[in-house]
Amino acid sequence: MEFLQRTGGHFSVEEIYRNVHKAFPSIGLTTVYRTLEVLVEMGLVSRLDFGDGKSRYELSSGSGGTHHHHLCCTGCGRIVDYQEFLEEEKKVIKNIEEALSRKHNFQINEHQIQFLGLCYDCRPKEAK
Amino acid sequence: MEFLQRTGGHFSVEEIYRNVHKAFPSIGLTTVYRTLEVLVEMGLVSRLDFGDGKSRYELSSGSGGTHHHHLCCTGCGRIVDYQEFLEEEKKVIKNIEEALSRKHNFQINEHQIQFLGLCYDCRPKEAK
DNA sequence: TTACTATTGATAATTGTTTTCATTAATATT
DNA sequence: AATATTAATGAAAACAATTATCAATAGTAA
Ligand SMILES: [Mn+2]
Ligand SMILES: [Mn+2]
Ligand SMILES: [Zn+2]
Ligand SMILES: [Zn+2]
Repeated sequence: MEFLQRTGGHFSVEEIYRNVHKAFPSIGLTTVYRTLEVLVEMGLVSRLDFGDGKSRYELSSGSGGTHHHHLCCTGCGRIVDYQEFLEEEKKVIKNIEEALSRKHNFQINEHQIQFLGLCYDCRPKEAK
Repeated sequence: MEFLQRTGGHFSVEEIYRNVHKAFPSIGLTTVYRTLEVLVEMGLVSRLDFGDGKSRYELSSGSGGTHHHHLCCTGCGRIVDYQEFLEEEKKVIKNIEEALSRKHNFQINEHQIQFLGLCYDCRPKEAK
């Protein structure tokens, strides 16, 4: 938790392990997996998937993180957090959640929104 | 493609393989992986991730599929497509895309929106 | 026909994650 | 304190989805 709080990033288990292990060399990879699982269950951490084959974790809004969405570069994997348009989004999302909830008899707990594209560096020259 | 068109569902590679292999027993799993990769590149098929550890594929809107978003049950994995509120969503999404694009210098190609929750069957009794 | 190239599928290798299990730490009970 | 009981831990093995390898085959050009 301290590592996620300090860095505020999106990290793979391996990355988290390496970092935590540096400070507490007795801690093993399995414990990192197990602990993350619990933290996600508790709602303190969010598991994310950006399509690179490994889960990533970040501080959830339930534990000091900001509620935000993601902009992902499919070229290099760069992730940009954004929350600027949340106000505008919020209303619509709320509406949709309620309507979907009613219509499909779902209890909606969470949503994930991500925009995929190419960052400036990854764009081909002629598209710049 | 024919299988995805006919069924309109979200299938894992294994599921697609089993089905295609029934009709064309000479086709191997590797070819299914390779072909899906190409189809995704071509924009005819979308790769989705619902967090169950395997990629799923569906017909993309670029090839006859409807543009829609997803409602996912974290209990049983059930997926509901919805598009009812796209009109309302569309405007906001368009705005956000433009603003993000400008601000972060991204070329946005795609977005994914999913709501996570529990379907009626998976909800605990007292929450019904 | 023949030479060359591209595609295929079986198999092996890789990789993120989960399971297993013996060891250790923590807690409860004498 | 001493002992029994239970829970937490990490190393190693097992697992599962995906990717790489490679010999065989199909397709194309000469
Ligand atoms: Mn984030
Ligand atoms: Mn769908
Ligand atoms: Zn990039
Ligand atoms: Zn369900």
